[in-house]
Amino acid sequence: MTIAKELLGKVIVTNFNGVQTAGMITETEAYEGATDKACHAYGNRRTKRTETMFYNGGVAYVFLCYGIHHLFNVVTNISDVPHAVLIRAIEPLEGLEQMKKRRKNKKVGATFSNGPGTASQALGITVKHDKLDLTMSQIWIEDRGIGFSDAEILITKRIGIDYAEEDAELLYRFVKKS
DNA sequence: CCTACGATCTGCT
DNA sequence: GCAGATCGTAGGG
Repeated sequence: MTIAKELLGKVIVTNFNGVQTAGMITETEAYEGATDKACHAYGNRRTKRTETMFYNGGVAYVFLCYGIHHLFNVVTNISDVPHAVLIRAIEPLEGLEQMKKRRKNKKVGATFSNGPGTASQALGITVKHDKLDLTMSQIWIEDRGIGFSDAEILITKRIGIDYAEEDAELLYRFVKKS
């Protein structure tokens, strides 16, 4: 939970086949595993897909949503505790040209990488990168000394999880004010 | 085995 | 503003 907040301002970097792209994290959501109805691993539901969340922290959890979008998460807790932080939005920093190609030449603007699907698409992350160790070669997170005070962070309910009943009200979403 | 549906985005009406 | 896209997974038969 606090990790989701701390991730704001961190820089996520991907390097596939020598092509490097990077973006600053501007929006995250926390998913508290077994006790969180919005989480895939609610009630310690452990399946092929959610298996990744039970890994030790520091791996990528990527899954397909609506058959189209690849959503990128960071596993944050110890082994067998399925907590994760969803990266909902980034601000492009490096590899703009490459990101534009991936986003089919969409011009950089408000909707360029401001959603879970578009952010991972811009960074070139797909389900192939599920279970990838974030300390290894292709994807990692850098601390470039950027951090935000509470005054610069907006805390709200999470998005798109209305089915989670009372847990849909939890204030687990952290957004950098623009 | 088979069916329903989702942590969403885009394009068109 | 809204419906369609599109497919892996979960859960029931």
